[in-house]
Amino acid sequence: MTERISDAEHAVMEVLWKRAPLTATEVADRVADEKDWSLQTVKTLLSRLAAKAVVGTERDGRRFLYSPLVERDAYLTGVSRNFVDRLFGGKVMPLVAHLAEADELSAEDIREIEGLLRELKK
Amino acid sequence: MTERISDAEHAVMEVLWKRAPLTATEVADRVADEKDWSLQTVKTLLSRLAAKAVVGTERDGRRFLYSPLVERDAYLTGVSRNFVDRLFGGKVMPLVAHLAEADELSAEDIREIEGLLRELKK
DNA sequence: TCGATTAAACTACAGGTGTAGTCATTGACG
DNA sequence: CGTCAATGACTACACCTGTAGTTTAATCGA
Repeated sequence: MTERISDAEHAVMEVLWKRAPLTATEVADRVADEKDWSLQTVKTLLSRLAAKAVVGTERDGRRFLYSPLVERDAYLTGVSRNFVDRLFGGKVMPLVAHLAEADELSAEDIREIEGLLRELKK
Repeated sequence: MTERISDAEHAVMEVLWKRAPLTATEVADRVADEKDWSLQTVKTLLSRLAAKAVVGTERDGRRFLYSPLVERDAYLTGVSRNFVDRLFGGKVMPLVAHLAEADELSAEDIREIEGLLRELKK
């Protein structure tokens, strides 16, 4: 059971998944591209993630270096599974069908997915 | 912008999407198949949904009849979009690829999705 | 008519979340 | 050596969520 990661925390994780370890300030700088948060906010989020053992801390003199302890892949698998289960009864087809009907799939998307599926069948 | 629907509220919505209008008690009965909630809990959820104008109420003597005001399809499109945006940069391909790699796709899923995509190309 | 039932409305309350402010420590710089 | 800037720790606080309990008003059956 991977720990629950909130939306705000997720934004922080994305930064750490791209590059780690980082100090709190570095994380805040990078998060700033996306979200308009104060340094304190980012630090709070890092603390909460550390408390949940989703990120690890390593002392570096007077400050900490933060690194993810959960892999992005594992996390995505968890939430995707949960999402598909809750909203589409665990079946991926209805999800894809839905996105398709809602015109969320471009012709290129379709080609790409077909290619992927062809690969999978081998 | 469709109003935010929480997990618990969503369970109530699923009942109403299947059949409506229903009284609070009827909704509670049907929800009971899935969740072990008291009648009061279901009523609270219905009130919150009504406050958000996600369900509509119609007086029927001393009680209310509840019906969804948001269509299931529209709702699913919204959350799916949001989900794919937040976690997969808006691209469906990585999502499908992810599920595939995580072995969440059966051979049958793959066949079904291929069929669907063939349809879409027409 | 009067108590029992039923339904809605209102109230509750702990835990999570978004978003910080403040405090205390410590290392760096002049 | 003393002051300031950086940093982590602690505190704050309102709103959302899950999960009800309590109150009140209407109704129905005896």
